[in-house]
Amino acid sequence: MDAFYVAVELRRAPELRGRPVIVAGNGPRAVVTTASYEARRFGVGSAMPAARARRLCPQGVFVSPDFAHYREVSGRVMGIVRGHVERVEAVGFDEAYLDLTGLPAPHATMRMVCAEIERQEGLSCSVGIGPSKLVAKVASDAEKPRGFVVLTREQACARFASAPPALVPGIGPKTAARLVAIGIESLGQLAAAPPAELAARFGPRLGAELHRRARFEDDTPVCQERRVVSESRETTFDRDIADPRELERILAQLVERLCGALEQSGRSGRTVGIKIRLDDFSTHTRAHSLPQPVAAAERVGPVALELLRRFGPRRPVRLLGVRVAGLERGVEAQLTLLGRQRDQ
DNA sequence: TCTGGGGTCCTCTGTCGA
DNA sequence: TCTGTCGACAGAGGACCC
Repeated sequence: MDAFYVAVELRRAPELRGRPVIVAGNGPRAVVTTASYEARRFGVGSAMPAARARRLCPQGVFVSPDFAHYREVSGRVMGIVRGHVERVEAVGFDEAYLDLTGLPAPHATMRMVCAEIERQEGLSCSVGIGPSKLVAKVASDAEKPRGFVVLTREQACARFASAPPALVPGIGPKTAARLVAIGIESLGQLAAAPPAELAARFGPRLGAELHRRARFEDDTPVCQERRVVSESRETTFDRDIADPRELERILAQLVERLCGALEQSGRSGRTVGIKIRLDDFSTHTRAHSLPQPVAAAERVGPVALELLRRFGPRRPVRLLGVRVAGLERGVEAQLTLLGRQRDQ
C-alpha cells in the first residue's frame, strides 16, 4: 500500500489532500510512523523523531496514529487480495506477498486487485512482480506510488546495479556501513565481490547471504501462516525514571496488558523476559525460562519483577518492557481445537 | 527536545550432560 | 577416574523489518 497510514487518514480528512501530512505520536519522544509524499519532499521519513520532523516541515499536519482503525482497513484490503489469489503472505498491515504461480493471467489479476482496492477502499497500492519474493519486493518499491513493475532476476540485477546495497531488504544501515568501509557502495559491486572475501569479512552465513541477495537470488516460499514466537509490551517514558518503585509499578501494568492479551488468545510461554533501555540508550535484556509455560499475570509478574530487581538499573531508565517467549497454544486452546476437530 | 512499538532471526558465549 | 569433545540449550546483544 502507498503511504498506507497517511492514505487512511486522508479518507477521514480529505481536505488535507495535497498537504504534507505526518502520522506520528504525541509525546516528546514520539517518532514518525508514516509521512505523505508531500512531507517526504521536506526530508521527513519513517522512524524519524517527530521533533526533527517538525523542524524540517513546520507547515506539516501532524496526526496521531490510530492502529485499531488501520488494522480494520488492512483486514478488508487483505480480504480483497485473498478473493483473487489463494496463497497470500501478509507482512504487517500494508504489505503482502502473493504467489501468482499457475495463474493464467497474473498481470491482469494484479491490475484487477489494485482496481478493486481503489474502488472499494479508495486506497492506492504498488505492485512488483518477479520470480521471487526478493525481486517482487524491490520492484514494488521502485516506482511508488501506483507503481507496476515486472522484472526478471537478470533485469533486477541490471536495473539496480548502481543502487546502494541497502536497497535490498536484509541489508540495513549497519551492514551497509560495513560494506562501504571495504569499498562496496553498490549492489553491482557487491554482486561482483569474491564470495570468499565476503565470507571472511561477514562470516560464512551472512557473507553468502549478502552475495545471494546482491544477485537477487532468493527461493524463500510464500508462507501463509507465520507462527508467533513471542509477545511483548514495552513503553518509553516521556521522562527518564530512576525510582525503583515507580519502575516496578509500571512493570506490573505492562505485565497486566501482556498477560491479558495472552490469556485472551489462549497462549502461554516458558520464557519470561524484561527489556530495559537506560538514559544513555544502552539496551539490556534479562530472561528466565520456567519448567512450565505461563500466561497469567500472577505467574509472569513475579518472574519479571525478580529480573528487574536483580538487574537493578544503575542509571535512569527511559524504556521498560516485558516479554513472554517460546509461545505455544495453551491447554484451553488445545481443548478448543480438539473439540472442533471432533465436531467436524 | 535526538532516537516508538512489536516483532523475527542470528551470533556469541557459557553451562551441562553424554 | 580424568580429560577432551560435542551437541543442546539458555541467555544476552544486536541487526533488521513494518
